[in-house]
Amino acid sequence: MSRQRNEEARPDPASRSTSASKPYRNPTPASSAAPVRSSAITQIRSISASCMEPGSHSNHNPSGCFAPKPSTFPSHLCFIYREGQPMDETNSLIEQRKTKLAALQARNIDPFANAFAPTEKCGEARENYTEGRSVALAGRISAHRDMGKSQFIDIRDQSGRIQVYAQKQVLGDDQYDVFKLLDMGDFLGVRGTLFTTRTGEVSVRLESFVVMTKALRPPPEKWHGLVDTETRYRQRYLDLISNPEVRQTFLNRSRIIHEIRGFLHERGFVEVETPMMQGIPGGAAAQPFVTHHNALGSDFYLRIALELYLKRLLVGGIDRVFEIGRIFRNEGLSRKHNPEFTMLEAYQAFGDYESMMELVQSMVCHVANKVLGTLLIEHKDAEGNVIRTIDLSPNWRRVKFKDLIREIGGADWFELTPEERRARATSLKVEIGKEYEDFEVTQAVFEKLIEPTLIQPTFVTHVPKEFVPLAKVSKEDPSTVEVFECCINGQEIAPAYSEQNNPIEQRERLEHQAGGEQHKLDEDFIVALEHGMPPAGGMGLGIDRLCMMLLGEESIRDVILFPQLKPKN
RNA sequence: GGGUUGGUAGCUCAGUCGGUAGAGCAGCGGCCUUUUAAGCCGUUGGUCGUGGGUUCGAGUCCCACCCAACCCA
Repeated sequence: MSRQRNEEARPDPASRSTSASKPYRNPTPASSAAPVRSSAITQIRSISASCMEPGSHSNHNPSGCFAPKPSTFPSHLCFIYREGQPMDETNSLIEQRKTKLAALQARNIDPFANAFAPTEKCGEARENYTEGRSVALAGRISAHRDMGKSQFIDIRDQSGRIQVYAQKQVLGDDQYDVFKLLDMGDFLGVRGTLFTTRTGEVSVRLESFVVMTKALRPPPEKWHGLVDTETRYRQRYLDLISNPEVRQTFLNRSRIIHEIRGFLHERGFVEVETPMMQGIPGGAAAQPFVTHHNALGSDFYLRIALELYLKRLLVGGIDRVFEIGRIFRNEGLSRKHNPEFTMLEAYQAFGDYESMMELVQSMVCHVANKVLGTLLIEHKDAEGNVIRTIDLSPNWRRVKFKDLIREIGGADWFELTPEERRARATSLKVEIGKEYEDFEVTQAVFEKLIEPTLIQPTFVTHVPKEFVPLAKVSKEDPSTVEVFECCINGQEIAPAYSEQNNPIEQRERLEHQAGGEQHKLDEDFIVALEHGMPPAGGMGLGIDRLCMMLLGEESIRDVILFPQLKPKN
């Protein structure tokens, strides 16, 4: 990875001047900075537009004082500053770029022009190389090599980069001067002809150009890229600009979701959108976020699941239905949890959890093949060593929940009294909260000791019914429900059920879950079930966790463009 | 919520025992018309996360707080 390369700092043989000898290092009171800054720009504009004679414009300078031109300034800008004003104003990288912006405007050049039609993308121009072919390309300046009377720049768009060769002799003195006002990060439209350099690099011999966006801030450093995690997350656009592998991750995420949609559409599923603001947040056990509707004068909750509305659509006759959308859970943040995340839920009438098993397995394999071209997923550490390989080849392992628990918790686990179970869990170093119900003790053992070990895709079936209030009871073992938890990469990524469609049983289970708080019971959903919901298989799939697994990211923040962070300040 | 590590120039990072704040890249000036991390010479740029404290003197030591990453809960 390029941003891990390092080099020895080169010793600087030249003697360093001390700060005391720096000529312009006189700090200014911040209060006086702003007005001076704007007047400086105004002056540049008016002066550059005329014959560049400072003396003839003394009326524009409130102080009436002129000082020698600072040596650090571009000679062709003829900059004036007030005597006694520090260099800080103009030494700021942003100020320098604003000055160049003003210089462009002074030449009647719009530095934010939008009149440019590229003939193709930068990457395409390289691929379809023909000597001497005329092209028009647009992109952001990503590298700059100044040779004096000629310059090389790289411009980059989403398709890739291409080198542009600008020669003073070809552009003419005036345009070449304008070209020298460009900076890394500016957007540029270029016209010219393709050629290859001595070293074989496909390049554009520049004939003319259009400044499309003058960037006022510099991009991150070209070689190490942007490393600071906080800046990478808070200013993801910089991360995307400077770290190609990050860009690729998010392009892949987009393709994963695209392929999921394609797969489901192919199987006759209809994509829908259901309310995010809900009066009663249902379909999962999680704390919701509260929001408020002013006109209605009532509070709403951001949805914690998609389930209850999609089932209403089953009642309504949409037999195969899915939604991919954001859900919100008011929980802590961690490597595996973001408060808003993306969920796929799909429901198939006349199916059951077995048909969902086939669906999940086929879908994940389809996506892996399409996006990655393989079913063998290698996860690497920062040094590039493979730390685990996930084999998605069908058919995935199936194992009963109770069997997994017995392996870890002892063959007699389910014969123990609740007190004994609690004690054994504690002896297995699983922390058990005092308020835990009996089934939660078992759940904790599963989550702490078993789930993290399920690296290879595994369907955990026959889950105790207390865990899942919305699924059908198993005929085989009435203490369990027809459910699977699909675990890959040590995480549960896809639960699926034979959905409960008996409104009477459903009401009992939901009432139990609501714990006597009637307002938490979604009566409207029960009414829908009472109208008759076809038997159905339903599944949910955490898109973020799927992306982590497929793309080998260890943190959910690396598959979410703008992960939730604490507000700064 | 607890623990560990980190926050120094636009970016990437040094900073020894408490004694004038450093480098590379970027920027700016100079040379250079096929370079590609271009090169060479010169040079600008600092609220050392924030606020207190100790001290003649704090980037460095102490305390509190903020933010982040990781681990734990």
